[in-house]
Amino acid sequence: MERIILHIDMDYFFAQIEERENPQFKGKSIVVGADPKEGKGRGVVSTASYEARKYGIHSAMPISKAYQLCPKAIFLPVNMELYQKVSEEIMEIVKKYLPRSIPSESEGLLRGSPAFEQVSLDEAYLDLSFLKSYSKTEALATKLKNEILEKEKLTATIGIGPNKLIAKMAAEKAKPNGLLIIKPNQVKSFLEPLDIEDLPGIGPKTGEKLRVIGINPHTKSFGVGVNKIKELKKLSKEKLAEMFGVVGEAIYERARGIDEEPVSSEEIIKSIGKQITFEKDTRDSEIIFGNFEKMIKEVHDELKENNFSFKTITVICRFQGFETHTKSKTLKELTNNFAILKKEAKKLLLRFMIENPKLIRLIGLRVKIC
DNA sequence: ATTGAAGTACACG
DNA sequence: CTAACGCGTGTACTTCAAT
Repeated sequence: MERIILHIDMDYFFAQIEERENPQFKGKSIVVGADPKEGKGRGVVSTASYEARKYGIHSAMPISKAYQLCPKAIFLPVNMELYQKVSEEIMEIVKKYLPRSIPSESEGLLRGSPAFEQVSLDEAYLDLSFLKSYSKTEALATKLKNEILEKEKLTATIGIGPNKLIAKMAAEKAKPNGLLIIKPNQVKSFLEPLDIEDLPGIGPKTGEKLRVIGINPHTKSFGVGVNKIKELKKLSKEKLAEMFGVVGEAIYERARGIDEEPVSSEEIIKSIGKQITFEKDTRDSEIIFGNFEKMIKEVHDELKENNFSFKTITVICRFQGFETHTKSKTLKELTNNFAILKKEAKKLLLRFMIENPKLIRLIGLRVKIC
């Protein structure tokens, strides 16, 4: 029983919204993210318009580097409330493309039944297996793109394939303002020429480790290394499992386009937390504990809103030089008590301050929900 | 032998 | 001074102690 899965991904989402709200920015280099502060900013880029990308600027890049690459770009702060509202409107449009009655999640576990899954503010999957044909799916995708453009004045890219993995990778290849359909018999030729890091789950570290396979440490001669998915497929499941554990086994399957993950809106929150990076590395207890108390309050408020209890408290501390550590404490039993959270969290942070004299860059607090 | 706690590493949007 | 690197969340691994 073959499925047909659609992945929709809004193009350069935050920056595109800013363009829409400020038409005079259209065609200019826009960088949405932290304040660059004349090159001294410590945040990162959230989204860059395609004009800005021509300078090498991209998401997650340190804002200081983005500023170096193009100081004349338009740097805008993140207006999350606005993006959230636009996201809600778009997701409402996307959901309309499912049949009127979606099987309720508990009974809708049937593989291939109509389903919607939002994965971030600007990405979602639809299980459209009920359409039974790729040509009908293509027509639906075109309509969906048009409706979003008409109603929201924003472009999106859609990928379609036999599973979530292929749908997502197709969208990635087709952006911006694209539509790419990969039918089951095209999966192999679609995947093989792609870089290993195009495969979701292979990040910089895993990619690097695969790349240096084949380097003989004795002769120092460089072997071929694994750069393309075609080459990755030559590694046995056992070899990948030895190198990367269970992740390696998943990589083996994915390199072959195999992915059985259901489209499902089931999403259970398992932890909530806050973290803050200081403007300058510091040992000032006023600054450190002032911010920490505020974070404790915020975390507790979020717990209360959702009626959550916690059992494990983790405090994160990043020191000058980016050296990051965590300390955690698991309580005897579940609680939602503010005083306990405050006392235990502060104890953990205090231990950091005692054990390590370095200047502090970041502090964080996270609680595991039960 | 298994489970739980603590800590680290890596990935993703 | 070839480093610059947020935030929120999830999964997996390793080590050690307790059951």
